Amino acid sequence: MSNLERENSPRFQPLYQQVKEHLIRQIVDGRWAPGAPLPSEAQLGTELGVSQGTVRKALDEMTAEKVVVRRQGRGTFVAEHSQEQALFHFFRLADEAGVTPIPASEVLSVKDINPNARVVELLKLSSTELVTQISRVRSLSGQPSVYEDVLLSKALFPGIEAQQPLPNTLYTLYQMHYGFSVLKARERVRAVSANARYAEILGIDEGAPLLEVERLAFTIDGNPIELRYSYCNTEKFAYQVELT
Amino acid sequence: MSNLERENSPRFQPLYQQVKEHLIRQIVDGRWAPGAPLPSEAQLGTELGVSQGTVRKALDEMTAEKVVVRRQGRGTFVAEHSQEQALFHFFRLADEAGVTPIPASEVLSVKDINPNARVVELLKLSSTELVTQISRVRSLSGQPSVYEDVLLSKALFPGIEAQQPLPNTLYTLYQMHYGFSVLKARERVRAVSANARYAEILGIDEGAPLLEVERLAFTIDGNPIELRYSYCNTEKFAYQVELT
DNA sequence: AAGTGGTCTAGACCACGAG
DNA sequence: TCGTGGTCTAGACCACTTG
Repeated sequence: MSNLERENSPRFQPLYQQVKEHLIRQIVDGRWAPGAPLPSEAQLGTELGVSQGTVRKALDEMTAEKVVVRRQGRGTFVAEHSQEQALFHFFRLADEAGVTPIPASEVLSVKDINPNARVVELLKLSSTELVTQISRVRSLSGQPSVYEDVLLSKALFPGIEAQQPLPNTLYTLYQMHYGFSVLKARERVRAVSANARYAEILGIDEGAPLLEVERLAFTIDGNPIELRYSYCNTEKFAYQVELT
Repeated sequence: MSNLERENSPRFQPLYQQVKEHLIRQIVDGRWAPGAPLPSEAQLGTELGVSQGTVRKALDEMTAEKVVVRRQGRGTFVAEHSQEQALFHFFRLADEAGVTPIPASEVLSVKDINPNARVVELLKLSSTELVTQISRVRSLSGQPSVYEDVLLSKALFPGIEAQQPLPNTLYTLYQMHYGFSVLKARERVRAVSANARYAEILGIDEGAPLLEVERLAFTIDGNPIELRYSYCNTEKFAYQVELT
């Protein structure tokens, strides 16, 4: 008999999905830290009163969603942001050959601001909350190519302005210091004209076309956690995406 | 005993992957047309000499890759491009609320051209082949918003210029008349300035920023089949993508 | 009622990694 | 050698669709 709720009349949810949600909740609640191994399939099956195959199906879905990583012969581990993973996954700029360069980052400023209506809406803030804005410029192949404003709820990321130096990939910082794992994001891309400030920072003409990327990033449990605006010079690099 | 090749010394490939490739080959070869039902899991298992569970695992992966569609109680069907599917999947423009409008299309010209080096490279053409270029303008909410050049190998799409009127979603035409199912695409997005022609067609100022989308579309068996350049006015709509 | 895919189980063996 | 995940099987029952 299962230890999980087992509805019989209207069967609300398959067992393996209950197992999956149960495991995700425990990861969110910190039972296992990022990088830590979960118990084996057999142990989890015993613990939850379901068969190993059911645990496997839950873990397979969690693998597809990048919540965990499985390695044959070693075990199942809570997903961890390595620099490379975070970059390769969310940094979409690539050269003609499809190769993503390693960006260098220089922080221009970190300050608290009053968010505008769209920021409040997207980050689901209360309208009186302060927002921390990190402005930086990222260089590709030594050339300043991206101006970026990162917007975070000050309440969720207290003291982030004191984190110096800020790492190139902020998502590893979010995970290590604030316990937030970014697994999903929604990006909205448009073409805009460079204003005087962006033009100067990126070394291009005012009015030159720039790619604006608005990224809303979500944690494992589906809450928006970061809003980011990137302004990219796409003369040498393009925003590349696979549609499947 | 399996009817499939069953290597034992070095086991080159799991059985279910062999089943998957076998089924995909048969779909490509036309054993079942788009929309047609495959045999049931049990029948396929018997036919191939593997268990139903192994067939299921193969079909599950094929479902994830959108090669087939499964419907409980009805059966497993070869994936079909409906207008809505093709649009929703590959047409990425969406308004502020994330809603994709239905584009209207007006064909400007269909003509044969000599491809440039990049077209030859991406479509893997021989350098002497002719390419058919379909130019059209697509309107969103009644406003001309996208200028588009579609490039196809004339050898693979004979007589496409005679297909009048061309449907809004070309992929349904490719599937129905030429037997090519587009399942994957790679897009490269950059910001450019509108030239005089695009500016006039889209009703914007020359030099205004436009989103250039270069799309290389692939068939079920991984061959590039279509190259497409779209120039989008992103004042009211943005190119939207989910990163997972 | 019959047939389909969806879920769940139990058990076997294989391939990999670490001690 | 042992423990892990990966593959494969066989069989049971559930849920949905159609006749």
